[in-house]
Amino acid sequence: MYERKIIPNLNCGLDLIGEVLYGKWKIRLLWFINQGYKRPSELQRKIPDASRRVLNIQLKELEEHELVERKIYPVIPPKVEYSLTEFGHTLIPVIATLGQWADEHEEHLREVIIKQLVSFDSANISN
Amino acid sequence: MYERKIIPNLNCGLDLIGEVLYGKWKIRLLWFINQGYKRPSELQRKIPDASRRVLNIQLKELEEHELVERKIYPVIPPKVEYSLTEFGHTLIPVIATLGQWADEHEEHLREVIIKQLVSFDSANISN
DNA sequence: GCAATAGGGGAAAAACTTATCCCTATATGA
DNA sequence: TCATATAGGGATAAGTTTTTCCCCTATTGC
Repeated sequence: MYERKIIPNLNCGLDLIGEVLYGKWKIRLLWFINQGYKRPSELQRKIPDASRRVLNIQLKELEEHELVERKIYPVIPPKVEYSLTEFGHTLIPVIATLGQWADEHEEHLREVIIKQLVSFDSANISN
Repeated sequence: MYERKIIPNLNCGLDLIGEVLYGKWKIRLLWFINQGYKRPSELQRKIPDASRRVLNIQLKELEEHELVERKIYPVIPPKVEYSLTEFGHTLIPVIATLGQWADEHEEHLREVIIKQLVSFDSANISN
């Protein structure tokens, strides 16, 4: 496990959000769990770009932050199901707002992101 | 400048949000610029935990993503002012929603974050 | 015996982000 | 003359996250 060397600031609300939501896949995990994809293997199939390992790690952090709950069924092969806690549920409208904004501006977003990626590439070629 | 080695996915809305908003200080920068703190030095005073360097870098990215505009006044000492673009403005309600959620759950957030930090520490001591 | 299934973790490497330090330039004020 | 303010960039170091690879559990079915 990685040991943090810098103690995080927890002064303002945005610091706190950073601690619980700053992870490449966390918002997606919450979103898909809310949609009913509860088992780790389902979530991994929904998010194929993430490695299995990092999904496990981020799910564990979400659990430690009490946003999700993990139920283990004592069967073979093992079965695990995640679900949102009450606290986790309060985040859903917030994530929905984020998603809605992205959907509304999807084209423009894609455009500016690609433009920036390309300008970066050409800057590198010219050197 | 750092050269990306992995091309990002831009499939869904959450991917796109990640590209423009995934940076430790970006949401704060947008927020403070919206509140009228326009000059780099003002922003640096508002966000003392960030290094000057990284604020410059993230402001530049926000500019490239057309969320903010940068006006340079040709005076000595130099004067620069950032402002939200129309596109950037559309993000403000979204950020407000995030901030509101964090404020409403500030105590609980602080609690679970600290609990996790402490459990991590003790796990390390016992080894 | 062996593969498949399902969930998970350790170790190390790679990728990426952020911090630190030092440099540019000019005018103002002590 | 020298520090201060103002904005910024390059190089490098440090920190953090994510990926990759390999390992483990236990049963079922071939």
